[in-house]
Amino acid sequence: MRIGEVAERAGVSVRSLRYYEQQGLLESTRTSGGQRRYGDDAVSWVGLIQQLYAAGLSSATIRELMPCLHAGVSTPESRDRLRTEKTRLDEYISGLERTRERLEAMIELAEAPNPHCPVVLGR
Amino acid sequence: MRIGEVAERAGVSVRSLRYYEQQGLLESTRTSGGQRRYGDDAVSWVGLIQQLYAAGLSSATIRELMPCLHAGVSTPESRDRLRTEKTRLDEYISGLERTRERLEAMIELAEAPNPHCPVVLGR
DNA sequence: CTGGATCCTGACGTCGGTGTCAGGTTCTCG
DNA sequence: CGAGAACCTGACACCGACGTCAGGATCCAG
Repeated sequence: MRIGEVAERAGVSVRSLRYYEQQGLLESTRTSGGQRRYGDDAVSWVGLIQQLYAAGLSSATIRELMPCLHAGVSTPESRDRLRTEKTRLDEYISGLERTRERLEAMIELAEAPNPHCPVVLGR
Repeated sequence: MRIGEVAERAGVSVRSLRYYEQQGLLESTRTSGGQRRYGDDAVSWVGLIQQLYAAGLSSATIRELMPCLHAGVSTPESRDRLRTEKTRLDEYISGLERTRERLEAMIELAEAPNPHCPVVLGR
């Protein structure tokens, strides 16, 4: 598959795919002329990368995990990394859920006829 | 309260407080010499701002909501904004929860003795 | 074999929240 | 009143994922 097709199917830009490769997150073979060719699983890999980005992992962290993800090679370090990131994500989600509750409270107050809105006290 | 004290209590930098004011998110009075003075509720406001930042709202969005949050003045627009942001946050949290499940699956695979780890297929 | 579509590298730009530095003013305590 | 701590504005730097442009090479259908 050529890079443009991967980009379209995965819903990302060509630029991003080159960036992922530069960061060591995505592999490709090259034609004799130097153009990238991808296997069918590339689209799924890109999806995973995007998902991990969205969860706040950095390129460097994802790269450290790639051997584990890619070949099932897990070291004590990679397992630690995984657990650390999961813990971080857990806490992050918890915080967001508190924010969501707060947003809900704000909506209720905003929709109530009562004009008093001491949002800031509800810390 | 002086700016340094607010910063310390709220756990943010002085720079950030000045930035929030520049963005119209945080009010202060000024001494005759031009230094900022804050009320006791400033710390709570900063907490709210940080929380909304963490939930992915931009300065501009938070600013639009300030009249509602601050004085309980809610317009149809601000209610729309609130609902839009809550919906966005809901979807974002849902995505993160899927990522969390995936991370959990990855951890299980990494800790299993079975070296086969087709993470990417579990899309 | 050719021309238009696609791809290549390298480089600089962007955005948003914040760090940091310079050079100067204000506050507060003894 | 003096000195040191705290504050002021303005400006530039940074990070990370990606946009965008230039100038050129490659690919493939006809």
